[in-house]
Amino acid sequence: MDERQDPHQEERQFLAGYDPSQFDRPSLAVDVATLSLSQGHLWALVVKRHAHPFKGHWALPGGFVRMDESLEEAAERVLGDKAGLSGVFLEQLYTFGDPDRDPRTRIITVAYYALVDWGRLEGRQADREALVARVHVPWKGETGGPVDLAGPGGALPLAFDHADILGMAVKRIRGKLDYAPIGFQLLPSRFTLRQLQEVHETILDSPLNKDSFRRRMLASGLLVATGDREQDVDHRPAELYRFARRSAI
Amino acid sequence: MDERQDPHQEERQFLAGYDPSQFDRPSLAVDVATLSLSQGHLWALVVKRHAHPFKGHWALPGGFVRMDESLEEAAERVLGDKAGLSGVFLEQLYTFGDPDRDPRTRIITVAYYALVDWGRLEGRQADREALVARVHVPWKGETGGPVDLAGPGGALPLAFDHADILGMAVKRIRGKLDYAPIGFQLLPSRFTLRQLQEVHETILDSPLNKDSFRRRMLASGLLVATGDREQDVDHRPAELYRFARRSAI
DNA sequence: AAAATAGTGTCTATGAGACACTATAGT
DNA sequence: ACTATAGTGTCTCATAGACACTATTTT
Repeated sequence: MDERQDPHQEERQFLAGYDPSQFDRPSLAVDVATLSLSQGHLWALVVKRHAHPFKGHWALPGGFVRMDESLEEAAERVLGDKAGLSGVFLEQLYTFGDPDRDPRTRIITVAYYALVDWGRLEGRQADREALVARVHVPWKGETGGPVDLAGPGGALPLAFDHADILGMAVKRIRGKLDYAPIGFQLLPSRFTLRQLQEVHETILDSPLNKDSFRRRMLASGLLVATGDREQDVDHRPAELYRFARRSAI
Repeated sequence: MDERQDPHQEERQFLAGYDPSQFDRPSLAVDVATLSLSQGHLWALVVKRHAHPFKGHWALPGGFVRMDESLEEAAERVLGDKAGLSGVFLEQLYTFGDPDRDPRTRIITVAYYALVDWGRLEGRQADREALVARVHVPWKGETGGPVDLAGPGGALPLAFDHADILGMAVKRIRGKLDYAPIGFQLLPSRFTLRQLQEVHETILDSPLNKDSFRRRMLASGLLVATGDREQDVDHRPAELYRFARRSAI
């Protein structure tokens, strides 16, 4: 609507003759930080690298972005191929692009984080290819920083800047916990209020007031009582709730 | 520490022979959504495109990422080259990577947002190359969506998915406003509490309680009274405050 | 003096934490 | 009956909003 009428013919010619290889370009990858929760601790899924660089180290599942897939599709594909997970909660985290973060060449990575119920990761600790390791977060509050991973035989050396990515993932879910339905993603479809509170306490790494937590959660409108109760516990069984799908909002 | 000792010789050979051009790769760009504030409205800085595609349309300042610069350095460079701005608050926003977001080829863009004092943009409205247009945000609350830009002669057609980028920038600063020192970036170095409240009200698009706002801001510890007062106003002059640099935290 | 905004003190409503109490399961 | 946890009712405390009031500038 401004300028003279666009000569579409000219634009078509330009597009047909466009050569994307005329510039040196960085490579683009995705990496996925998959977090889960068990025994009052956060766990992350890492896979063993079979190729250089960082051969033999542990890394987040990742891969190069293909020409015909979106970033989120790439993250889903990588999670399926390298970790056998599909249909999990997945959200973009941050894009890491320091020029020297990869010794091969310039590789920028769009990091995603995934949250999965512990039941879907169980057994992976024995697996020698995809390992679930406990995340130790050496900081409280907002200062941030990379995390340590505790493996079966001591600290795990992480490849690239993946410790930073994991640290930012933990920081992100801490920040979103009280205004986004994060905690539900780490539980099975039906859960008790006590379980949900333990999820929050583990993520925040601090104890929460039981009464206040119950009130907040029930008042949020995100929980639906199922009428059923938990089974096989050696005390009074608690009511099972499920997450009210956001369609109601 | 796991596996046999890494043969560094082998790794060096691998890195020397690595050919990044063996795969078809997307291109990588940065785009910067620069927001400012005046007369109770948000404004965004856009530049006119002289090349295809979207020739003649308005777009956010952007450019391809060079091999030797970080993403943030690329954003700073682009902002300096295309908009003549330097030293402004800049933060990564989101990475947009839909396969068809650019008609040329696959181009992923890492979007940044910048916040600048209105004083640094003044006069740009007359400029035919870099234009400062008013942002109309057609949504309240959290639903999000693209924005409209109001130019001197009506609505401005924005190139690519830049309306989505601007929409996400507005959503982001709304979300961060009450826990991050966002508002100060949109004001000159010394400002009154009333000015700061107007910044918050404009970003949130809703009126705020004066008393409560004063208390919150003064209790936050982020403000330092200068002892000076504003000049040339036709009523009682207010005290001028400055932003307490985060070094104190 | 009038007008306009800056800034203070106090009351009230709301929501979180603390605590006491009752309810219901297994042993 | 005893123990452990689920779940409820009530009090208190901290914080935001409402409102009344005083203070200080220009016209």
